[in-house]
Amino acid sequence: MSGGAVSIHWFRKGLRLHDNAALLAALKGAKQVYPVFVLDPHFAKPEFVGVVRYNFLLESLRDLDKSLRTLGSRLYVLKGKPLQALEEKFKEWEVTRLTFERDTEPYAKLRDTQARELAEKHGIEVITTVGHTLHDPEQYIAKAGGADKIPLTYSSFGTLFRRLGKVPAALSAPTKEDFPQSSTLVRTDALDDHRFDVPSLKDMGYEWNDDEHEVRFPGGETEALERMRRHLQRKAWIAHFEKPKTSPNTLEPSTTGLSPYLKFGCLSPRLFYHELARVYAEYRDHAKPPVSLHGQLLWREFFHMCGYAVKNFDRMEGNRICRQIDWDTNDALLAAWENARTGYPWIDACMTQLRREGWLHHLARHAVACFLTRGDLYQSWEKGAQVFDRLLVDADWHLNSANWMWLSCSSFFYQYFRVYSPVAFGKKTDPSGAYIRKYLPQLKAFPDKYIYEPWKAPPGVQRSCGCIIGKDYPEPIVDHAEVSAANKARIRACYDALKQAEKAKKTTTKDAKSSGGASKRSSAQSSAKLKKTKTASSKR
DNA sequence: TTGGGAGTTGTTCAA
DNA sequence: GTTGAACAACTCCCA
Repeated sequence: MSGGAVSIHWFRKGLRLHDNAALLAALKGAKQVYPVFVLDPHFAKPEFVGVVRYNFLLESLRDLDKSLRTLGSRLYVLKGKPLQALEEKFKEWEVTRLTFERDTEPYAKLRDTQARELAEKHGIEVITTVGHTLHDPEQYIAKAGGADKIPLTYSSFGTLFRRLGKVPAALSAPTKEDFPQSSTLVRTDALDDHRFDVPSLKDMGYEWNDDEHEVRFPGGETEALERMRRHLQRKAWIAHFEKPKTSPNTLEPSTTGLSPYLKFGCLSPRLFYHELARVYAEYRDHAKPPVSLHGQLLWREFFHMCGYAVKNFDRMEGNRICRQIDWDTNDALLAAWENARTGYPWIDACMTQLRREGWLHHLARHAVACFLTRGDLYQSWEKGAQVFDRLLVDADWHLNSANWMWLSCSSFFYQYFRVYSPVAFGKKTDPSGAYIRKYLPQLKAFPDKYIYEPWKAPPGVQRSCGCIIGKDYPEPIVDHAEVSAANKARIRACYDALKQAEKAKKTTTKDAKSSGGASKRSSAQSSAKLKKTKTASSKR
């Protein structure tokens, strides 16, 4: 038997050929390489991953397959539980090496640990690399001095980021020559085996309805690179981009729209980072973090680090950085929000865009998240995060949890008295309500004066617009002025209670300290007690 | 230990 | 149209 490895490169995120260290590791000295994607039934559920995102995934796989075929290879799509599917191929293909990019989501971490153990049991070499973030999340934690010492503000994260040094360069995509040449291949039959083709949405149990959904972001690395290059050509725009100055309700995205590609790894964050740096180098007055495009990548980095370091990051309970707030549970309110029936056109238009396109401008996400939680409906951020996680084409576990905690004043941000108005906020950038008219056509005929508050239109106006409020479009589900004031008071009470508890704990710690010294307890015992108290108090 | 400064992206109203 | 202050007062971080 001739030498050389038989590799599986396991794609999960990182659906790209450029800047793919794990793929390059699979190719190195290999006589045969199987680029594999496993369609895990864990994710293939419409109630868990919405059709827009699943479609994006399949398009990305198709693009990957196409690119690999130009290099004399292909993508092997397997179906089923990843461990089972892989083990089958380990044996059948006589695999000697498994490579993949590290993934820091809880489900992925467990899956990958098990996959590594399984591979090693079969005597297979396992190589993993880091490529989903600019730096390895482990490095941030190590540099900070432990998971419980990570910075929890953006500016202190910035210091940590700089301490890690330069962002590694993006690697080039492999060429045809990097792939095993056909003469060395052990087997070629699988190259044309249609069982490994990318399935259709229908094959995966999804229904696509053109009336309900729209592809705003075609999946794949090819599209990702094209989009990035297209934006980079507008150098002045790139250089002076400031996120808070972009509008949440333009009919075309006012931002780069690269988030879905970063989520699936169709675009390398390192490549984007260095490409931006090249443009910045030409402009002395370029924008800076946190508002610049570099700043956006740093936010992503910051939240990835937090999600990696903090246990139960996607929940309130057992999450040391999340404030415990007495959210209400009202399924009717939650459903009205989710289904765009709050009676506030700005909120409902946003939710319609989310359901239809799987995407919303960042500030629109703020508006609807604030509305669901501390602003109006006082429902738990976890519920909202679950809806976003299902519907967003760019849903990222770390960013989603972090942003929901932010908007609900559960962590990172605490100025609960700053509430987005479901009427005024959208008006600032779209006074005539073109955005609302697009997503809520039933309100199309309302004059500008009433488009954000149609319930204020006199009955005659409603009749002439062909839309009676309370019949053709809902009445406002809550009175914003009333509930937002009440909610502020509730959050304030929660904060106060937490402050009191904190105070009490501090006193206890003090007492423990002084009595510990007096009674000459063993140092190990007292330090254990102190540590425990510290952990408890940091839970807030 | 404590106080001051900073914090990507609020709203309303007056000048 | 833009700017600034008042609203009420949050936390984290660092010196």
